Amino acid sequence: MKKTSLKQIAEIAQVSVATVSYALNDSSQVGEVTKAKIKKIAADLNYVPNLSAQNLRTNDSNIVCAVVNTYQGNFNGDVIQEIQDIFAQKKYQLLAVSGSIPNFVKTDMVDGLIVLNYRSDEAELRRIAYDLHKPTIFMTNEIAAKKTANVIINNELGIKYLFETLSKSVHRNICIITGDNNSYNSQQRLKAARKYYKKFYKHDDFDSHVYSGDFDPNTTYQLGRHFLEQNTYNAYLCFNDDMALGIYHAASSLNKTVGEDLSVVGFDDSYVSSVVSPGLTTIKVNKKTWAEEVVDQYFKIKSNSNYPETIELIPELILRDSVKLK
Amino acid sequence: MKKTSLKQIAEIAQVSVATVSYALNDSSQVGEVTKAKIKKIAADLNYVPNLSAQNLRTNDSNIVCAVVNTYQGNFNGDVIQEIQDIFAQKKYQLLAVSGSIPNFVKTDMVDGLIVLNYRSDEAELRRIAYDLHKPTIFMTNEIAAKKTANVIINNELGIKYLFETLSKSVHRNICIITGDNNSYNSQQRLKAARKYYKKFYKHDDFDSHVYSGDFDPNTTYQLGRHFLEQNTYNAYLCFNDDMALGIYHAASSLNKTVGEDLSVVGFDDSYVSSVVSPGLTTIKVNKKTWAEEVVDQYFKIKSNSNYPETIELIPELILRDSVKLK
DNA sequence: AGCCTGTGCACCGTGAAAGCG
DNA sequence: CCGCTTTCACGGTGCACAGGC
Repeated sequence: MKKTSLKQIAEIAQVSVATVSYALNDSSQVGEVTKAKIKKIAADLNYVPNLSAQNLRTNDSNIVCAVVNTYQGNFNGDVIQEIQDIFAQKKYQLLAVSGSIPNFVKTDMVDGLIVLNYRSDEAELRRIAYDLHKPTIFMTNEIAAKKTANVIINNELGIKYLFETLSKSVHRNICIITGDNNSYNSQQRLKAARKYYKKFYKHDDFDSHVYSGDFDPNTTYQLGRHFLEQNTYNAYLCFNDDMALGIYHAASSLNKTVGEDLSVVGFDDSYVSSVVSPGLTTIKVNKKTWAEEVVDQYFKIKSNSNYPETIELIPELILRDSVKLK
Repeated sequence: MKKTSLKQIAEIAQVSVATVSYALNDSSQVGEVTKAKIKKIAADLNYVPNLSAQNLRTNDSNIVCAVVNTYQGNFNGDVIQEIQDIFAQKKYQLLAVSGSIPNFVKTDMVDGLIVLNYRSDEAELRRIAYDLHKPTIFMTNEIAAKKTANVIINNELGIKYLFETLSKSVHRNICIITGDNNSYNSQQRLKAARKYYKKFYKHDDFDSHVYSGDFDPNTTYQLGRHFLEQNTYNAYLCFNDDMALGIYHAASSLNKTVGEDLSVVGFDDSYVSSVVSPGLTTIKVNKKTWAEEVVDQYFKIKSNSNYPETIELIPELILRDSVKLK
C-alpha cells in the first residue's frame, strides 16, 4: 500500500540500505549477484525512488521548468513542445507552468528555468535571474545575469521584412495592430515598426496608425469591421497570426477579399497561416532551431560558463497571397 | 549565495530550528515578539522553504500534475489553461508534462494527477491508476480504480448531432476522417459514427467511408484534394476542427466553396472554427465547465471518497455555415 | 599488502511529538 | 499553560571504513 523504500528492500534482501542504494545505481561497489537479487526485489515491489529525498540530498534533479504566460494559442504550445522533445532525448524532464514563477523553482526541486512570454514587470524577472543560481534562459526578454542566457527573436528584422512587403503592396493605407502591451515581443515589434514606418512612409503620424489588439482575434475582428466599413485602412500589419485571422474574418463578413481588397500580414507562421485562404504572409522563426539553441545554451551554462550571453534568431519572410503585390 | 535554511535563521535569531519553523507557519506555539523577529530575518534573507524537504516530511505538496500527449494544437492548451486557472485560485500549483507519465508523479512530489489525451496502451494507465494512491482524473479515458474519477465527453451524442446535421445537408456523400488511432476520443467517435452511419444511411459499407487523418490538417488537405478532384465525397465529418480546416484548404485550392459545393463538420469548437469563412459547424464542449468538473472531482477524491466515478459532459452543436441545409 | 564486497553513519531541511522551566 | 527547545524521522546518498581472501 505504502510506497516501497530502500529500507524495505534492504530488509527483504538481508543487506544494508546503502547496499541497496548502490545496487540500484549500478555502482561497482556491489557484486553482480547481490545486485541482481536487489534489482529483482525492487522491480517486484514496484520501487520508485523518492525524488524529494533524492533532491534534498543531491541538489540535482534533472528537472527543468518552463514558464509561459498561457498554454493557449498557437505559439507557446508549439515552442514548449519542441523544447520538451529535445530535453526528453537527454533524459531531462521538462515541466511547464503557466502564470507566475512558482516557488518550487526557487527551491532545489528544479535544476533550471526557461522563460517564454512571461508577462510581468522586468524587475521581478531581473531579481529572479539574479539570485536564482541555476541555468536560466529567457526567450522573450533580455536580462543579463550570471548563469543566464537570452535566446531571442530578432524582431526588428521581421518587422523590416513586413514593411518591405507592404511597401510593394497595392494597398498602402497601413494599420498596425500590437499585441499585449506587457509582451516583450510586442514591445520590440512596436519599436521596430516605429522606426520603419518613418523610413518607408516619411510621416510623423505613426502613433495614430497603431491599435492594441491584445493578441486576440476577436478584438481585431471588431477593429477590422470598423475600419473596413469606413475604408479607413486597407493594409494590416498584425503582431501575430491570430490577430491577422481576425482581420480575415472581418473582411469575409463584409464580403471583402483579403489579398484583393486589402492586404494582411502576420507574425509567427502558425499552422493556420498556411491553411487559411488566401495564405497569410507572415514572419517565421524556426521553432526547432530556437528550441535547440535554448537547450544548447542551457547545457553550456550548466557545465561551466556563467557569463551572460544573448543569441538572436534571424527570422524569415513567408510570402503568401494575403498581400497583392504591384 | 547558498539558499537560506531554517538553520541559518535559527542561528541569527538565537532560537532553535523548530521555533523558526513554527514561527513561519504561524503556529500559536511561539510568542508574538519572537515570531515577528524571525519573520523579519526570513524576509531579509529571502528565505524560501525547500519544497523537497517539506514534501519529504509532510507527504503533501499542493502540486498537481497534468499529463498531455502534446502541447501543440488548439485543444490541449486551452483545456490545461482552464484547469490551471481554477487550481491557481485554490493555491494549488498545476504542472504540465507532455509525453509519458514521469517518475516524479509516482513519488511524493506530486499530490495528484490529471490525464488528458494520453496516448498509450490502457494497460499502463490502468496500472498507474491502480497503484498510485493519489487523486487521479482521466479526461479522455475510462479507467476504474480507487481515488480515480473519469470526467469525459459524451462523444456519442456529439457524433449523433453531426450525423443529424449532415443528414439535413444537401451534400450526402459522406467521408469520415478519424484522428490518431490511439486517441480515446477518436476511438469513441469512430464507434459512435459506425452506429449512426448505419442508422442514417442504412448501408453496411461504413468502413469504406472511413479514413485516418491523424488529427493533422495537412493529411486531410491531401485527402481532400484527392476526393474533391475525383468528386468522391462532398460531405466531410472530421473528428477535430484542425482536420476540417485541411478540407477547407483543399476546397479553396480547387476553387470549391465550403458550404456550397461541399459540407464540412468538425469537433471541439476551437477558436479558428468561428474565425474561418464560412464558419465551421462543430461540436462544442464547454472547456470551463469541463475544467470545473475535473477540479471538483479532484477535491472530492482528495477529501474522502475513493470510489470510482464517471462523469459525462454533454456536448453542444454549434451550427455555422459550413453545411448547406436543404 | 591490495582488491572486492558490503556496512555504518552523517547529512540534506522540515515538522511534529515530547520535554522542560 | 505558555514559550521555547530537544529529539527524531522522512528517504536516499556517498564517504570512510571494515572484514575476507
